[in-house]
Amino acid sequence: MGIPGLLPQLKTIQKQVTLKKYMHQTLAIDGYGWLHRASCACAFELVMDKPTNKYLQFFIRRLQLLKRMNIKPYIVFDGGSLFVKSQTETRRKKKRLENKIIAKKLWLAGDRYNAMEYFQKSVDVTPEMAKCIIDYCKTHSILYIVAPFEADPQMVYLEKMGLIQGIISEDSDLLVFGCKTLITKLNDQGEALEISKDDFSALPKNFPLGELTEQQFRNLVCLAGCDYTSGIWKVGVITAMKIVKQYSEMDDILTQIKQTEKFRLSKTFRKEVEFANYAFQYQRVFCPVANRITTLNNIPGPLINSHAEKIKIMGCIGSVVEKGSGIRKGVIDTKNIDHKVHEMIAKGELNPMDMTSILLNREKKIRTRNLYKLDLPVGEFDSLNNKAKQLPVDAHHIMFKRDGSFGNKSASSFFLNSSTTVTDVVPYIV
DNA sequence: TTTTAGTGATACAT
DNA sequence: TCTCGTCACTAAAA
Repeated sequence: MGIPGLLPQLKTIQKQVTLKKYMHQTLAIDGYGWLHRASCACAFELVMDKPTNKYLQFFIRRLQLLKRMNIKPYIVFDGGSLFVKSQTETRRKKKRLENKIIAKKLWLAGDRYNAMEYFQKSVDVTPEMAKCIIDYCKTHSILYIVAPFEADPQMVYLEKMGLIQGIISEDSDLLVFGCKTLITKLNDQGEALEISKDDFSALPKNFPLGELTEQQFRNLVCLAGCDYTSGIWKVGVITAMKIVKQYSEMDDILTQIKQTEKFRLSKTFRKEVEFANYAFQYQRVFCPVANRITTLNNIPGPLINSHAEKIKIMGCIGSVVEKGSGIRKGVIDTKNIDHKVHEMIAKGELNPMDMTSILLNREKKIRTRNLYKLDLPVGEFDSLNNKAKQLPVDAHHIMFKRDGSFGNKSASSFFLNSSTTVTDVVPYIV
């Protein structure tokens, strides 16, 4: 993740801090980062589809830590995936599946200890887990938002808008997106390292990041390798810095590299760089003030004059739901975007992956399914209450399906008026 | 020396 | 039907 080898080069400007420094401030939190760390503790349960509250407990502990310091958290979750990263994601998914098979094999063979290692490698952090945290945030008045796509640009946008004063994350990509105050390596004692963009000018001569323009910085990470480019073989951040200082334009860099026999360029590299520049600068974010979808930075007018260019950009910054048709595509004109749908995604009501289905809390979903499996009598199921309603509604309502059709009576009347048991219906918590 | 890429150990929890 | 590992150490190349 992020830029390999970038953080070590910033060692000299990393400030050892405690959370006390941010007292009375609002800090953005990379929700996925915390979810991922927390999921190690309950990898078995997550992979085997068993209920667990351990990852929520991890959040609760950390949120209490912030509360003691009088810090207001603003949790930011990742949303949908970008088309440009689809190949990386299918590769990871395949790897997770392989690890899952190994984990189950080891577990069945009785090698519990080694099985855990592979269970942890096969955990899949899902939006449903995020929803579990979101439900906690709602009942405890904690700020949160689900980004339309990646959390990184969303957090930087909140910083630009002055809604937060710093970002808690382990991802060095944030600096490329333009983050001003990055807080990394936060531990349970409230100690962390702070990296400020303002301190770039104080970096040593061999890595003068302060002398680079934002565009040169983006070129640097593209050469060294980032989330959107595979980089160039034998080029790390130091070599990339030398190259960028010598030729500031990417076109010059590429023609120069092609002439030398020193480095080998992949066929797709030029395209990767182009895509990366779009993703870093113009990715879709949600503005919680205006309640509308926007972009991290404004897309320059001349860039989107041609239709072909338009299509290309949309794959990099994320496609949105069109107003009226409800179809997901690369809408340019903000007037034609269904902002209401995207507001529901931002609030965690709709699944950010498909942008249509209701986002369910993982633990509630599993509890309900377990009720179904347990073959409980009607009376006990009734205690969960409730009236079934048309989509979308808030949590705690139940929809149920029988003979392939949705019922819309109250659950109690449905069960009391028939001899149905829970095994006959498929309950959904909506 | 400097820089890059690969390897192995390692993981959570009150 | 559904989203990210990392650190310290070492060999090897420049």
